[in-house]
Amino acid sequence: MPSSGRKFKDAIYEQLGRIGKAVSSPRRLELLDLLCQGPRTVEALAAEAGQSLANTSQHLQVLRASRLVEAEKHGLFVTYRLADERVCAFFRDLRRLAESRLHEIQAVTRQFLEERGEMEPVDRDTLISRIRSGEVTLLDVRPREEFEAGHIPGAVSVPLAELESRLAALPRDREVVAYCRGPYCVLAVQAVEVLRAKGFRAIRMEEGVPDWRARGLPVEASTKEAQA
Amino acid sequence: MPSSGRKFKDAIYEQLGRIGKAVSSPRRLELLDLLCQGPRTVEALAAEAGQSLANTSQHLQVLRASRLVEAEKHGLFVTYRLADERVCAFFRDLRRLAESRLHEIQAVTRQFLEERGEMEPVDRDTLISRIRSGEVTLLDVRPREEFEAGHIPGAVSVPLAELESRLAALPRDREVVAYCRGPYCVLAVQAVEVLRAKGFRAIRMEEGVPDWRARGLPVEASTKEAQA
DNA sequence: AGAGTAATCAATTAGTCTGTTGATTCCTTG
DNA sequence: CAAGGAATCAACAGACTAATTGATTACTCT
Repeated sequence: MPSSGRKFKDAIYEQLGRIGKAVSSPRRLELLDLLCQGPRTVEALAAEAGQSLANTSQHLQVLRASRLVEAEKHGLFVTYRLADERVCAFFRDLRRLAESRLHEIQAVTRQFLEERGEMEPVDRDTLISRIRSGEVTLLDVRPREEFEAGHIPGAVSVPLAELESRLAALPRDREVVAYCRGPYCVLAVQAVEVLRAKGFRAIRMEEGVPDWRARGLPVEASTKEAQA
Repeated sequence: MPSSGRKFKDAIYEQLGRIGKAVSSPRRLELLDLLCQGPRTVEALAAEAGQSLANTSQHLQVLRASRLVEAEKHGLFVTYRLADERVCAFFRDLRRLAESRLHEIQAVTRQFLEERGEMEPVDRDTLISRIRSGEVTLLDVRPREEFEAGHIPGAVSVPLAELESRLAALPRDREVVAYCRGPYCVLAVQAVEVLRAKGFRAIRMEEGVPDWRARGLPVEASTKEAQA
């Protein structure tokens, strides 16, 4: 009787460990973070993460074996997506736990932002209400695909690569707020650098779409297919 | 500029990976689960988990390196505890994600319970309100230490080992509800088996103290020292 | 001081994980 | 049906991990 309990427990903790293993590799965490933005092909994920195709494919298979993501083949391409929105929620739980327990994260982030003069103290709630009231120009600087999979209502899609060429279309009399994937995505930081250099009043919002959604705020999608 | 972003991201995901690594081992998950019940010495944890002292000590050090737990030396004994109640919350998040994504967990659990005729459908909310109104006898069958670190108000501490010898003190005209550490702890299941064999009307509550607390319900501690 | 005990350390073994490379499969398109 | 590209597979080297064993440290108590 005590040993049959042991067998049961071993089986249970082994299962819990499957989830833990999935999120024990930095590469896989990066892939999961990307997938929180919406479905992507293996190729696109590999490019974003700066990894080889084969390696990315293997990591994605590990994630699939732990049932955190699902794959679907469309013609030549395989599209991976989160199996469930709870996976994204879990990723955020993990991220927040790491933020609260590992001061290294704050240290690394602070240093990164200081290096590019981005030490804004910005009150988040105020910023969010200004965005919702439409009194600022809101830029979504992620790749268009991700914008289409889900974005903040009122945002304009200006992928970072296109930013310089589209500056003329932006009103100069309003503050510009740029956002991207979330607090550890560098796109918005880079966008703000460009904008300020060109004379715009620009700030970055840390929150990405998953954070926005987690606050219970509305999210818009452009295509029928999108939204896991 | 793209590569400096890469360095930053690598550093961040490596940190997130520290949390993931900590929860990637079944043994460590079991230790974390135990620590959610309250602080324990290395020896006690090793005994509960059925592992060698040295191995347990090493796993605890891994958990400490990831800042999920803290250790404090008192005389000959080292007491480990969760570094933060958020760690327990995170463990529950992980457990719930595993439950929702890995049907193996339900399969294993169902089989285990069926083997001991424990296929009660019990409506949880009703059960909880009956417990709160005091119309059932509530037994906490965990080791006394854990009861003292925090228990459900109104519960009586009857560690499983003492159950047989204390049956006489239990009222026979009321239903008995037994609880232990949580849904994957076997103590309450075993207690119910004993109670039923002796003619009591007994059922098991899946929720443990952490689940109870997570519902926002009150928890009582017996000693000053307890409660991480 | 010396015995005794909780915990850790050190060293070892077997096993697992990561990332690379090159071959292979599967599908589309001309 | 052949060419070409997306993704996976297979095999490998190097690094890391888990559990065991025996030695060592750190503390208490007599």
